[in-house]
Amino acid sequence: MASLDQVIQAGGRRFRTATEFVEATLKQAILSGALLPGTPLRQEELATRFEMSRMPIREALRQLEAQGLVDFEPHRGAIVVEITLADSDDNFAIRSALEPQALRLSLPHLGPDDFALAEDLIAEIDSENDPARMGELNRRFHMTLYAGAGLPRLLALTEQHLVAADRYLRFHLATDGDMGQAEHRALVAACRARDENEAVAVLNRHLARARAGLSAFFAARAAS
Amino acid sequence: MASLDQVIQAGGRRFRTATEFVEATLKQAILSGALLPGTPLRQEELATRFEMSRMPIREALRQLEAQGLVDFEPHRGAIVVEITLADSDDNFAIRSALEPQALRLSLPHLGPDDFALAEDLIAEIDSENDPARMGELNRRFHMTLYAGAGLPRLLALTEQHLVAADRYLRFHLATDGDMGQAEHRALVAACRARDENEAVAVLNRHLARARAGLSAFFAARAAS
DNA sequence: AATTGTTAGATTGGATCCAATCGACAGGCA
DNA sequence: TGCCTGTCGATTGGATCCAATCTAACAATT
Repeated sequence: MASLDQVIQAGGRRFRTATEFVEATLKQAILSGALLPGTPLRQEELATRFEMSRMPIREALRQLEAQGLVDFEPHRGAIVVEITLADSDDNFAIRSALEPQALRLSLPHLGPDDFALAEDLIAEIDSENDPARMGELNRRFHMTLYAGAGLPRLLALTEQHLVAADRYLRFHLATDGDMGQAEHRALVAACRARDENEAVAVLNRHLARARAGLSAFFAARAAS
Repeated sequence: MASLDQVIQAGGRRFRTATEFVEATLKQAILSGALLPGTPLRQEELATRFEMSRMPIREALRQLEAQGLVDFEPHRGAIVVEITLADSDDNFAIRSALEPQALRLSLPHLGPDDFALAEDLIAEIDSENDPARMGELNRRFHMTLYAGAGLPRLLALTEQHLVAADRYLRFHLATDGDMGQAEHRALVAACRARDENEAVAVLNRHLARARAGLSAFFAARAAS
């Protein structure tokens, strides 16, 4: 896994503990697809690769387990969680519950600056080709519209599941290429007009369309 | 904290690892109120109390942090998360997004046995006085109606936030005494009639009422 | 008197070591 | 042949030890 080494080197952030560093690095590696689903995460191997002992690795793996990114079986170790249609549906069910709620609570507190920022992000997505970057921009776009909700746990939970969706997005982009930019624009327009119901309707369509696209992808993969 | 020792002794479940045991025990202690908000969780103290080394304690605390039950600050340790009105609102915003979604997805797959079980649980709540037991029964009642959704992550997330709400429920019961049994019955009735919209409406009222009750409790506490 | 530097104790983060468990494979037995 | 069993290597779970960091109290300086 040469690509993991690159991820370890990258990332300008500073970390207060080794555990934080390992957690953030592994998280990015899993979400970016550098670590494929089903990959076993051997503690000893990661320890030598990160140049530290097994303990920070173990604590990081525990936290990733709680975030649903790795499966942990006692005495058998951790593996990157598989990607399945059932999992994708599960993720969409959660997002289509949380995101409309976040949007409704946020909309009254959003101002022109927020909408302008959202539109800048849409433009950035247009001029981007790297799937990982596109995923991050998409996430920031959505979170910009939800930020007004001001409820930290709701927002953290929403972002966590948006992040998890990045793993699927890669496959979606492989078949489709577009990630619903028209809907992104319609969403901002509805928000500007303070039309809450329309905004939520657009968001739901956006999610349903992405879900359908992934469903088709999994069907095609199963058939091959 | 004499009550913690009782919790440690209790619980008939078998655990495969020490970490699992510590996590489950501390979780129950926090949710039951045996460990009050703000209580520092010293690793060394817990280690001697559980009669094991600090390592399983640390891993358990990491997982509790990821579940939002403790705050972990580097080099400063863990404390039980505070209970605030903002936190309660946050929790309700999440539940009122997830639970209607779970109910909608579940309802088509529920049968008479499920409704009968739900009604048994309502009856059990009627004849129960212990707040901790009532919280558990309430949780099982709600989860019974959501179980048909069949999406493991959505259900786990829903249950996690129902569990978290137990911490608030204790205060609610202290002021109110009732936990919306009338709404529980109306909810099952609507489910039996396969009236999805009515069921969701009842559920939303149920959540809104509980939220209002807690809001009043916090207002009273702030005034005193 | 207020602020800053310093030092000691407490507490956590991380490394190393040992014990327990799992999986695979070889050999015995019906 | 097919199944059970026991041994061995790999890997994880847990214990113990040391290093790094924080808190608080006190001393020194302005």
